[in-house]
Order: sequence, then structure tokens, then C-alpha cells
Amino acid sequence: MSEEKRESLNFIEEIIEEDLKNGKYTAPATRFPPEPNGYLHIGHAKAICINFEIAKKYGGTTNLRFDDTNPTTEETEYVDSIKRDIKWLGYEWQNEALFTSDYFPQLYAFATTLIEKGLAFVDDSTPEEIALQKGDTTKPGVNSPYRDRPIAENLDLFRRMKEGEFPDGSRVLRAKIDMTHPNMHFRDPVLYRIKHETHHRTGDEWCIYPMYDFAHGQSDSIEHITHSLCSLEFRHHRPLYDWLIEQLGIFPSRQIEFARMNVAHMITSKRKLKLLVDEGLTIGWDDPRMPTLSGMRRRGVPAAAIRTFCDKAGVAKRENVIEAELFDFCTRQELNKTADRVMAVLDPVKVVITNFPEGETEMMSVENNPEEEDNGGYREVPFTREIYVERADFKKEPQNRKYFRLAPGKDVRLKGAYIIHCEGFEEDAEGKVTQINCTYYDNSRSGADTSGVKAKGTLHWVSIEHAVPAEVRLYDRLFTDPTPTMHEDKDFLEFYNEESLKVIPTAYVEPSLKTSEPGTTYQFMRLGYFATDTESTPEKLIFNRTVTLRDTWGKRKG
RNA sequence: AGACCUAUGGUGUAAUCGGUAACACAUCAGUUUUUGGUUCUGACAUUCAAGGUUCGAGUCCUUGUAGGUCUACCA
Repeated sequence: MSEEKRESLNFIEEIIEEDLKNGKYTAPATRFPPEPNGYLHIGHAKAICINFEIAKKYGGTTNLRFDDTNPTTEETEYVDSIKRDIKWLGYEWQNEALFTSDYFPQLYAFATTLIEKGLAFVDDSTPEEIALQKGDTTKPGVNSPYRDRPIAENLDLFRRMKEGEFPDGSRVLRAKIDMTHPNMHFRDPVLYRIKHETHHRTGDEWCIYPMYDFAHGQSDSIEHITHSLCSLEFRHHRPLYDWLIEQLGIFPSRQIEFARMNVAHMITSKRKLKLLVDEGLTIGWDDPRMPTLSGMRRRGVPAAAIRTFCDKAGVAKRENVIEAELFDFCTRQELNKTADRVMAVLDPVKVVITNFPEGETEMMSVENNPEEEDNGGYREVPFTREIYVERADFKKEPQNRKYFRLAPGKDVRLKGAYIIHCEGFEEDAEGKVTQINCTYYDNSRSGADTSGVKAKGTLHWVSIEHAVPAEVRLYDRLFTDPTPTMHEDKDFLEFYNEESLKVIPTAYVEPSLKTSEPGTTYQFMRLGYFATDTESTPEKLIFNRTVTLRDTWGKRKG
């Protein structure tokens, strides 16, 4: 009973448990702080999962806060898509969505406080001059000539910046810390800049906007975020994060950095993703090949699969590249439980069952999902004299002794129907098989087989008369290289997988799919998992391949 | 060149805080199967290097080595 193995914690959970144990907090408060200037991708999913799951685990809360301090890049359109994606992933943020822009008055007051304490000054230097003043990582910087302006003058100038008296770029508010500090972020960082631009929420109310370092930590503090989780590259910002909170004397949120998740064959750079779209290499941000949440959703990846994937990938502080196989595994694991099995033939070849009565249709009862209780129910599938099977499931002369699909003289089970015996085939001048002739064992009907015939293989099939044409899109990884952006000598586009999309204009699916709703996921038996595309209609069915089935046979053949 | 961070099987993450390296994916072999899917079983394989402390080191110390991050009026 007490032999229960101790659950291992990641380093963030350890910190939180410590804080809880010491009574520092009764529950954690986390936040997910996207900038509304792009679509969410798998990397964001990781951050979302970490923040929401950790709060859930310890009975805390998670805010959604849009970090909208840069009016030039941010748009309301993204706010909506981000909200939708988070909900789809299965998470609910605390109360309404929050915006850093809601704190602009408070942030302005914080800045004033800093000036009054002699810890900030208005600098008239140009961006170039400021860059020069900063020095570099080995050389200390030098003070700005405006650094020692009297407090009253700073106050006045800052107010006039806000009033719109000065043009963009003419002045900034800087913290007054230490231009020789080894941490570059302490060399009098810029706190506010002038931008006469219309903000997606505050309109033209403001023409000065706080920088990340003077917005993020303060917003965390205002919201009483206890643990502010972010990625490793913010490590060097942390001392400044702490310094500002301390000088302001406000709620001490704590920043904790973790390594962001990289996934093999995927890229998460906003700029590069945009390039793919702009170059027409993918059809938009929700192209099923994109590592965006909208792309994955369209491809048929269940939200639960993404959640378990992020969980299995773990949390630590070292650089990592998670293999794509783990992602596929999580997708299959989820879909195996939830997706109904149906039959579809992608590359058809006609089979005539010569001893089956012409014009007769026999309804076969086929289970929907053997992984579910009661097999997920049953559906009726029509069986007739002429059917399609997969061209790859027939061989004129099989070489491999372990081959147990269709070939002259061989017996094979048609899933949910009869065992058939291959009598022969017809081919055209090029040797392409045009028809396979078979006979069936009339006492081998599925579920009532008294034939005694043993068939090693089971094939999927579709009655030609009832077959419904559909477009099927086969997706593969977008890049042939696991880390396309990590080659100094090569552009990532060189690794673009030309075969990442193969369209089959006319595949044949069983009639039960005729009215399939967009977003429905299936297992096309023996082929893989598929999802009905968002643009699919009963007049033109479209299915996207989410992921193939594991294929140990195909691999062995080499 | 400086400061900071990180090094555990092929990949990712653990190891109850110094007690004899584990879990998952991948790979391979077998089992089950009316999906060459699923299930189940087994195998393979690991502490960056060199010293030191200790009865005992993946854990501590020293020195290296490798990788990453930092010098936007982006976040």
C-alpha cells in the first residue's frame, strides 16, 4: 500500500511543491501570454499545456493574457484564432481573456514612480547612439549624455511624450541602472518608446508603448501570477524582471525558464512559417502539413494526442529535439481508441467474383471499432459480385513465402465478408493488371464461417456499384531533414519535402461515408487514420490522411 | 573574449537529494489477431572527459571539453 512509487516531478513542479510546503502560496497562478501577431503552433501548445496542467495539478488558476504592447504587429484577428485554438486544445482560462494593454495606465504610473525615484530618465539619443552606448558583451557601455537630467525635467518630458508632442523615435524612457553591468539587459534598458500608431484595442489613446521588460513582469505582478513560466532565452531578463518588481515594490511574481520543445521535421519560426505560406509551399496557415494547431486540427490530430505528446516530451532545461515518431505514436494511440474503422480503396483494381450471383447485393454487418465496447456498434456494408481492392494487395507472382495477400491460387478473406480464391487475372499490353477473377466460398461468410478454409490475409474492399468517389490527400512530413533550420550552410527550404502532399483525385470509399461531416476521424482499414477535410461536402468528399498505420511488413520488405 | 545556462541509451525524460541507472518512443525478435493495425512478452542500449573527496559518486569538489543564450525603440 505504501509501496506506491514516488511520482517523479519536473523541476517546475518541485519549485511549486516547495513553495506550497513553505506556505508561500496556497495555490499557483500561471498565465499563457501570447502576442497576438500570429497563429499558435506546436511550440505554443507546449507552453499552454505546461501552464494549464501545472495549475490544474495544484488547484491553481491560469490566465490568458495577450501581450499586446506593439501596435505595429498585432491584430484582433489573431486574438480570436488564439482563443479558439486554446479552447480546442481543451483548456479554460480564468475569467475573461486579459490584455497587457488594459494595464497601460498602471504601467504609465509605474514608470512615473521609477522616474521619481531617480531610476529612469528620458533619453534623446537616437537608436544608433543607444546601441553604441551599450558597448558589447566584453566591453562596458558608456552613460548617455541625458542620463543625469533632473527628475522634474524627466517627469515633464515623459508626460509630453505621452501627450504626443514628440515624433516616433525621438525619445525613449530608459531605466537608470548600470552601463557597465555584465548583463546587457542592465545597461539602462529602454522602458518606453514613442509609436504614433493605432492599437488594436486602445486605438489612438496612447502614442507611447512599454517594452517587453517593462510590461511582462509588471503584468504578471498585477495579476498576482506566482510562477511565470517562459522559455530559456529569457534567462538573462530575469534579473531585470526581479529588479523592476523590487524597485516598484509590487507583488513578487517569479520567473522560471524551461527549454522550449523542438520537434523533428517541424519548424516553429513565425517568419519561416509565413514564408511557406507566401511561397505557396503550403496552402495557408491551416494547411494540414503546418505545425500550427489549426493545421493539425484540420489534419485530424486529436487535441488529446497533442496534450499527451506534450506531457510525454517532458520538461527540462536542456536543448531537445523530440522525434516525430513520438508525435505519431500519440496520434495513433488516441485515434485507435476513437476512430471508426471504415473501408476505402485508394488505388483500385477490379475483382470479379465469378460464382457470386450477378445483380445481387448482400449486406454485410461490420464492426465499427474493435477497440470499443461492443465493437462500437455495427454498420451495414454492401457486397456485390464486382468489387475494388487495393492494387498493392495483388501480386502476379509473389516471391516472398510469407506473402499472404491475393495472388493466383491464393485464398484471402475479404474483411467482414467472404473468403475468396484467386483463379486468375487479366492484364493489358503493358502488363498492368486490369481485372482479377476469383471465386468465393459461399459458406465462409463472416461470423458464420463453416468452410474450414484458412486465409492468412484479410483485405479491405469496396463494392464497385456502391463505391463513393472521394478525393484523398496523403500528407507526409513537411521537411526531409529532422532539423531543417539548424544547417548553417543550407536554407531550410532546401529540405522541403516535395512529396509532403499527394492528391488522389478519385479514391473509392464505402457508402457510409457519403454524408461524413468535416472533422470526423476514421481509420481507413489497413491504410491509416483519415479525417474529413473542412472543405469536404457530400458532393465532393475530401479526406486528409492524418497518419499511416504502423507498418512492420512494409518496413521488412525494405 | 566576457557573463549566464546545459551535458544520462538512437530520441526524450527520471533516479526518493551520496546507496549501485529506470520509464516512454524508436529498433529487433516472438505472441495474439477476420486490419501485416491493436494486445502481450522479451531483447538491444546509457551517466561528456580527467582528476579528487568517500566504504560507496549520474548526484559533491577541481580542471577541461562540447553545445546553447545574451549586445532590437520585437516579444
